[in-house]
Amino acid sequence: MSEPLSTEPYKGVRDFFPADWARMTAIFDTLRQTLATWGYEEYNASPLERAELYEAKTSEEIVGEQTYTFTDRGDRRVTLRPEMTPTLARMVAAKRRELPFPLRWFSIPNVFRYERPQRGRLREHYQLNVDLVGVASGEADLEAIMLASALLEAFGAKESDFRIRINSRALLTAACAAAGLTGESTRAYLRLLDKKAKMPPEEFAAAQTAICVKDLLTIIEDAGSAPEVAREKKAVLDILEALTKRGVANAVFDPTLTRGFDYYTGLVFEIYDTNPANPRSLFGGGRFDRLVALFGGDPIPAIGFGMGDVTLADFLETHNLTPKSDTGRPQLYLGTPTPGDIPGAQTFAAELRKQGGRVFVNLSEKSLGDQIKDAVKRSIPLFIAYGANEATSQTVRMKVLATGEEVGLPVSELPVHLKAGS
RNA sequence: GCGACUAUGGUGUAACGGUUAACACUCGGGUUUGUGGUACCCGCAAUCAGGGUUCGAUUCCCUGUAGUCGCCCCA
Repeated sequence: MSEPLSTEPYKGVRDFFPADWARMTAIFDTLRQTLATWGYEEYNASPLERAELYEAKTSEEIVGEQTYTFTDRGDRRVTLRPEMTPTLARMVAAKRRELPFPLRWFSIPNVFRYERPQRGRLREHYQLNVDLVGVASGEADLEAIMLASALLEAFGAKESDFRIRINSRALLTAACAAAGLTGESTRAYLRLLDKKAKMPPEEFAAAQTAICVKDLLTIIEDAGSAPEVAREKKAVLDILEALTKRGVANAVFDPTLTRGFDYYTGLVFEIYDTNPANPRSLFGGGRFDRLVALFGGDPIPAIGFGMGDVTLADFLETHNLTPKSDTGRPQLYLGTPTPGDIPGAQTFAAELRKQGGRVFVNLSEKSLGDQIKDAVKRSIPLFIAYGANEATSQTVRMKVLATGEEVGLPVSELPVHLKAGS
């Protein structure tokens, strides 16, 4: 005999048993409802994409080492999407002449990265993507940040639970140019900057000197000597000021924030958990004004952000904000005194379902006592035995399992009780 | 890609270089064939794989595999 098959899911991915999936959908539903009130529409696409979609702009490391890429039977190079933004850009570009801009779109795709799984990081996760396409002004930047904030607040998070850091890729690029950096060293410098907070100051200083003689942060600080830098810095500070005016008090300017993707062009932002127990980046996004133009035509400006389900769930957990989930469980267990009563019970159940009842019909040959145990185990709140007596008399005894209380009532009144959800 | 730690029934734990690997939960059956939750009884079920040390290894050592946690990177 061969080895039995493993029941473990594939490395780094999860099974969602009904209770797990109920928790996920409860979170998704909160997101969907909030996004709907902001006028955002949901879209979707296949997880399979042409490999070249990611080769232009995502980031070298992700494309080279962290994608699931294979060749299909028709010799096409295929990638399991590692992120949604290129797909969005592709879809927008495909229908650019007919779509009503600005677009306010969102999606909750599963995305894949071939990485070493560890805390808060898996090989497949669900990631809310929210995008506002077709508006270049700071007004769109403001909406994106305020919406990001509103999503967390929809779960009951307070402003003090998280902090928003903002920066500008355009500002960083201008500063690099002012420092005389070339394309390659610009990239190296940005990577270093991203790590600054994690390294000792001396180490950062040493690494910095290796790339560049001037200190970029000083250039940004002074700004006066380079008009380009001054202009971009003012743009970021204007956004910050506008946020404050609109009542967002937890945003700060952070010139070391860079974000990983190469396609960002302007504003970038990141939301941080302020809980000392979990002080990490929750999610973020930025402006990608040149991505749609990769598919031809004029550039279409866009800003968006992505929020992973694992980090969001952790955040909600640590702040005790996980939403209550409706598991879709049946409300009523229809027991059958004898197996011969099952067809009649099914017919009766069909009637109740037409009126909206969520009904579970026993199919086992267990005794009624065992059927009640079964109902308790399944967390079904109501129990009715439906056999020959009930069919004839058209009255039932409804048992409330939590209290043991029993009510006799004509079957015509039953749907009222089910609607009440008692 | 690098490093550390861990590996015992379905789950969570226990134990010992030496008879039958223990306990709890879960699961199945029963006391209880038209009405549950308590209680009691019975039952199913495990030392990750391979090699080494040893009279003897689940225990000690090595390798592999898997998992967890860090680094890298990122969500």
